Amino acid sequence: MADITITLPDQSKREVPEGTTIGALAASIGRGLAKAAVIGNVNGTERDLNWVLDDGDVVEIVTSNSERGLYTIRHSTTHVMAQAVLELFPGSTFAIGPPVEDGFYYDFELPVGSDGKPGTFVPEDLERIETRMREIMAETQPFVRDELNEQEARKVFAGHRFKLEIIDGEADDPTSATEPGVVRTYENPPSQPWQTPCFDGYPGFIDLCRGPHVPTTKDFLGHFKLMRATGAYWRGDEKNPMLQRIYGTAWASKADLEAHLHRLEEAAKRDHRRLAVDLDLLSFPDELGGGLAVWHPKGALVRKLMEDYSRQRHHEGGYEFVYTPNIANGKLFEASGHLGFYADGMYPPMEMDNGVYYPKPMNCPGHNLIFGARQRSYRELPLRLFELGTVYRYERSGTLHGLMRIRGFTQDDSHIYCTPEQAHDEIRGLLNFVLSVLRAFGFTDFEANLSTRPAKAETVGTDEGWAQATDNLRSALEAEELAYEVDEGGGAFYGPKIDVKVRDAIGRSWQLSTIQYDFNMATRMGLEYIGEDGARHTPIMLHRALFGSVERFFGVLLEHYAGAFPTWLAPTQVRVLPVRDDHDPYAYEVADELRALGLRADVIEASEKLGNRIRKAKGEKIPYVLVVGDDDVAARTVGVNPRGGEVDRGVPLDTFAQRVVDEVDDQLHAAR
RNA sequence: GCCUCCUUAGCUCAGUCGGCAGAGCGCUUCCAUGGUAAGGAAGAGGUCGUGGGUUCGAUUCCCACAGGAGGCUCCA
Repeated sequence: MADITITLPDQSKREVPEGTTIGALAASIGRGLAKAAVIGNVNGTERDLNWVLDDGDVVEIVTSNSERGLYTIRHSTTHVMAQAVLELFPGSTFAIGPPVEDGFYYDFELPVGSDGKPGTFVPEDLERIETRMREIMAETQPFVRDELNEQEARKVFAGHRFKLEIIDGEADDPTSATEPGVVRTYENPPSQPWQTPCFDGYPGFIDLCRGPHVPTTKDFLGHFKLMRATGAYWRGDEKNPMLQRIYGTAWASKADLEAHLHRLEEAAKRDHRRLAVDLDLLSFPDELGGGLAVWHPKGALVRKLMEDYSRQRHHEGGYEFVYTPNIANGKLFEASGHLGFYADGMYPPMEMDNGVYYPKPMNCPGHNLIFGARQRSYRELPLRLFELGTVYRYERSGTLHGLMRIRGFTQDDSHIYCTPEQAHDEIRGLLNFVLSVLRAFGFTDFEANLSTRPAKAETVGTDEGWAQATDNLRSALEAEELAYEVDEGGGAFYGPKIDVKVRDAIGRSWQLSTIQYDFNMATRMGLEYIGEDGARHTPIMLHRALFGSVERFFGVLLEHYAGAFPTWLAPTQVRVLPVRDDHDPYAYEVADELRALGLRADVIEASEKLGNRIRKAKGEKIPYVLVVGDDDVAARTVGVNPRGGEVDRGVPLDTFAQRVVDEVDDQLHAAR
């Protein structure tokens, strides 16, 4: 048999017999590689291991510890789940089931029950499904690739209306092929035919799929867990039927699965809603209504520190401070376009006097009134108006989430009016400013979304206007070398935008800052300035929120630091503990001296044992616990027990105080 | 809003197969004055989310509603 030549990723060539599969190629390279091989990448296309190679192919072996290998494991696992569900719930059908971050899901529709509605999963169902999945895996069913023509495929999937929509091209499925005329499928032949087969001509499970997959249900699968069943609309549209989605997680090894479950536990521990209660920062009383928070003294103190810092930076950054009221006449929101494009997000109107008033959902209309209050010259531009403006937005009850998604919140909101020529540099400066302030709060890892024209803005502005604004944002991102992804159609109704996301201490991504380009609202509201040429011009308007919302930013900070705020933000920075009650006077003296330096210090008297008072202070995540006893009274020293550090006794009080003052100063200036 | 699950003391949670409501932490008082992560004792604290229904009797079973969690969608 003639040999063929294969090129490997390191450009080395390899001679193998004609008819060699990817799996055999891997085996010829090494036993370890053969064992780890999940799929192969042939000339840029991912293929099953039993794919037969051709002369001249460029082949990469994809292993289970690679991102694509893991993707394939999750993809194959979701097929096994679909098989288990279709078999265990006769009459059910399925929609799409792609791998997602950390796992996979599949959407199902269960048969109509006695109440006339499609059935739903209960938690015990997940256990049954999981058990059946493990049986299917033990059966070592091969994943059999095939291609059908459309007529055949329609017959096979006749009982599965969602699959027919995908075949017809009406619905997208990220894991199936979309070539017209050819329908790719993967079959898992069962060891025994199903009692109620639901695919014409097949004894068991088959799905629309472009693959590739692991060789059999036994290979690489098994390190998975079904997490939860939820509702999800078909094609994401609430006008469509609600399907039952099962989420699962799957990994290449048991250790990886356990590590993932452990990460979830760690994330739950730093949930801001839990920490907010534990640390007595804020609460969401039922009496107040959904999505509304009250700030307790400690939370309010941290918030005030954040806001003070923000004000200081904005002052230095050339912003002018303004205030606008919380409600406004509906005519204002008609002029701004909010009632036309954003009414769903607004609280209902209050009727009074000669008209209707709305709680403001955004600060821009108010700021525009300030710009328009008198004639403006180009010499004033860019004009940067800043307000910590509280807005109210009607969010549907199911979407509320602690501080992250809330109905009343405060934006550190700025509107910048500039000439078209200034826009590019101004956006760049804004991005730079935003990142600098975010760094001061301890974030170092940033990425961005560039969101383009949404469908709802079809009638707003011109194609050229949107394109130019989007290019302007794009070039600012590139100039600042900020990695970004394009979110097609994700823009606001008045223009495209950049959203800045940060990664927190455990790698989660949060959307915070937003910079929005608006070439529309100024026109709508008749804003003008007199240019150098003496003529009237419409300014470009930029919307910018840095924290995004003070509440969400606070929540993200709380989770980022797991409640252990850096010293400059900690509600209590130093706690002084007298060893015995005759040390109380000295303890108060220490606290007073620290307070005189602007530090936040308190004293807990010796009414409990020292060890317990230390334990409580640690639970409050206070940066410094000072213990003072006989030696300290005599020598004017303190015993320093820092958060996450070693105890240091006999430190002169002045030395300690200066150390903390310097630390706070460093934290505030390190990022500039 | 829709789907699934949940709701017992301030917090974390037991429990009652329908028969007087439990623990730990926290809180109050007393004792104890202890050099680096829980000293002791006593006490207060709950219409078992709300409203209906079934029942001799409902915190427990059924229904509705409210609130919460996780999703869908949306978003700062």
